[in-house]
Amino acid sequence: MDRYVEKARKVFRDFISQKSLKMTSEREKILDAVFSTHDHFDVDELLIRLKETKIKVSRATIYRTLDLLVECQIVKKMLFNDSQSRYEHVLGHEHHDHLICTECRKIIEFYSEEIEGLQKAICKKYDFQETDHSLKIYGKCFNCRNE
Amino acid sequence: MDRYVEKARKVFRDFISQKSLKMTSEREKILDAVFSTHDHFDVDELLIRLKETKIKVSRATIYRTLDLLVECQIVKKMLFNDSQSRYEHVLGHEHHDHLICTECRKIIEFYSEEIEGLQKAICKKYDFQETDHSLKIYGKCFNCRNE
DNA sequence: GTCGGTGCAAACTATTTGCAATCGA
DNA sequence: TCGATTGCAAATAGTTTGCACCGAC
Repeated sequence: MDRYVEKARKVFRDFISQKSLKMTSEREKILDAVFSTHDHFDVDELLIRLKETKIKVSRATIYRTLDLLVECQIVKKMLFNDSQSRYEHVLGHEHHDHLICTECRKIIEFYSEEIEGLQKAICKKYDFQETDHSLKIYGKCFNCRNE
Repeated sequence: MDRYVEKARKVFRDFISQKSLKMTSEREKILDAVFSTHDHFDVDELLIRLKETKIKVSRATIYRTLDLLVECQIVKKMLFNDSQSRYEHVLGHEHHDHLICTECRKIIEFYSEEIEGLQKAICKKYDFQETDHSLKIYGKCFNCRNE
């Protein structure tokens, strides 16, 4: 797993230098925090995670850095049915879709080769050039339906 | 197609009276406007549509009424990858998924029995009780990829 | 007449932006 | 050095809410 942080750091550094931007300690700390768990997170959660390690980064910098991480495809931004954006890191975390429990907010990841294939067929049919997709199934998870 | 507005009106009236709410002219006008096209719309577009017919309804009332229409399942609320909510009416408009062109913002609807079936299988596998799902494919539509 | 509904303006939430001070290449 | 970055606070965008007045049942 740790190798993914390493890989992400490299991708990010290359991206930064290629764009003549600068690698700052804030950006490094945010990248580390993003990789510190495998979970989906929102900006508040990331801030809390950083505060726990006594690292101070402003909210604005987090937004700005996440945009960069999304741009170089280390992080994926996603919207569920609530108002704020959620993110997840991509490296070591291949494409997958989500089951979202509307009771406990738990998110279960799944992947289906067959669904992916059918989606490709749909795109072909409509002469549509896919760049990304998201499949979300909302409902009650195992625990919540048995309560 | 007009029969759907009729059906929607009935569903809405029943819902309203069952909950001891009141049917107001604002609510009727909003319902009509929602059914006046088959398209996806956001709150601003609905306001413009209403203004064109010289009907004045406040933005707040639109939000409040749309919530009711969503609650009685005449309208579906959906989020694409931008910040505001979009809506579509459901009656006469069976379940479908979306191809979204990120260039021209066009939305193409599609439906795949096979994908639906596979989704059901996924839910079974995870013992997940689905209430709703959304599949969105982002990319370039036919017109935009040929420019 | 009694609630519920409406419009308005203010409040709220998530996010973005302008700016002066600061920092990295 | 010099332009990029940061934090702060103010600005925005979309949506929600409190309240006085209005209207449906």
